[in-house]
Amino acid sequence: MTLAVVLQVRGSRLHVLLWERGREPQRGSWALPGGYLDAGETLEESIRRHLAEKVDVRELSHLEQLETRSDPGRDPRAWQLATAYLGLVPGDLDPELPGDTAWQPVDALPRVAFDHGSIALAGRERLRAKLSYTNAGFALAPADFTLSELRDVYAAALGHEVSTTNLQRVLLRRRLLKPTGRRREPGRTGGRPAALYRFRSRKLEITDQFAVLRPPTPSSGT
Amino acid sequence: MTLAVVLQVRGSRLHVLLWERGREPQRGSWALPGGYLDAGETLEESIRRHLAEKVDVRELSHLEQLETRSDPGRDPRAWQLATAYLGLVPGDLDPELPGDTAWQPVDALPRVAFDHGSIALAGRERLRAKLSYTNAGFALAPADFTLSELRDVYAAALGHEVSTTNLQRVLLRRRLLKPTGRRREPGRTGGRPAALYRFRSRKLEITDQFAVLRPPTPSSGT
DNA sequence: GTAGGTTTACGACTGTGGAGCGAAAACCTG
DNA sequence: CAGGTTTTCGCTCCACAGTCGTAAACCTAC
Repeated sequence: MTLAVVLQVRGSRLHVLLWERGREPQRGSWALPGGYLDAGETLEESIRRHLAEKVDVRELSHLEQLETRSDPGRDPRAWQLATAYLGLVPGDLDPELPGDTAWQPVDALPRVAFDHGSIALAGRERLRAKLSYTNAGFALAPADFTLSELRDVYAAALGHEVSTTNLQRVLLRRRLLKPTGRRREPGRTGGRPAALYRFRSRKLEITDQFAVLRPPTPSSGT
Repeated sequence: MTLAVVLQVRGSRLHVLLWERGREPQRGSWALPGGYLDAGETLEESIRRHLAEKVDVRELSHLEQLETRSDPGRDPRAWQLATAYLGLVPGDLDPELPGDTAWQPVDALPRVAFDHGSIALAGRERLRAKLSYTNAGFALAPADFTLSELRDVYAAALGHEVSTTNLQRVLLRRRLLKPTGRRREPGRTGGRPAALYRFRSRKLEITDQFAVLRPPTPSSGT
């Protein structure tokens, strides 16, 4: 079967798409969306098909394979394999969800069914790693954004504070970011209007730089 | 089913373990070791069991999951999934191999069956990436080695020249390497006897540094 | 209109770590 | 003992990330 860890930054926290089980086993626990594979179907086709029941798949900005779990005890009903995918949704979208489905904060998950909790955390780790050496940020951010907004997206996904200055310099030097020339219309907050940027590419690309956006002061070696 | 990309550095080139198919389809083409999954079996147990038919599994210094392929056309006989693993063998071992099995250089593969060629290349890419930010080198190098020997291992795996000085400085600063205090006994080549080193740990560990051993001069920015 | 507050933008400084080079050390052979 | 070979180690250079402080551009309140 296939499962998906669909992540989105909502209100400065990273959330994962879960649905509440209405039947045994694990009734009342929350599970990752997914389901069984049809004959002749690609794994990616399968997870897209199952995801379509929970959320508009067209709003997925990125989808990649995570890993395949095979522990015999992972589902009490029967031994079955599950291939997990990582999906990302831009922060400015708010898809319609079925009644049993909701966004849950990844750092404070409710009771989760089977091994889906550890799969969700594995998805978060993959995202954090890719933010360091790819342009993965495009998949979490809106099309146009200010640097402050982008900093908040990165901070939510990475789980620590991020310096706006550093983020700008790093992403500009890697030529991942491009100024749009326009600015956020003033009058909202009362400060200087922020310039709007966008990602140069909205497909995942690997940078030849590996430097990571580190947490601010606390760590500095040894 | 499960497949394995087993890599070893032999004579300054990176090789992959393949066996020659004696039956149709694809008779005479070379294939990755692997086979079907037994009920209740873990994917890792499965690939270890199948690998045991080709090579002494105890000589594997590392094994990790790569990815699961599901293209309907990947095997002409039937639609089937294959989960690929990456295995590594230290360079000082020379396992007994069955008659149909051989080490083939990854950069000059013979005719390869199904999609096994692209899987083998995916394994090499994974290895190259992990050499940059983990201690994965331990899995390719002998237990004790000189810096020159280690440099040759890295050069073979990465596919480009590696500076001994840089390699030493990088690995020592990351505290991955540890001098044994002993040296290679003189009299073999006629130069200064080299100090012997070993990896501090022989389990895969992720470094918080991401800096890569880059190819020498050709690239330097922009 | 001016003062004070808020947010963004940008330049300067610092520190760390990787690349490259060359000299010295430690062995060999003739 | 001279010359060749390989290893080792110190040195400088530079790219890049982290930090800070100040200026710019907006707001509101008086």
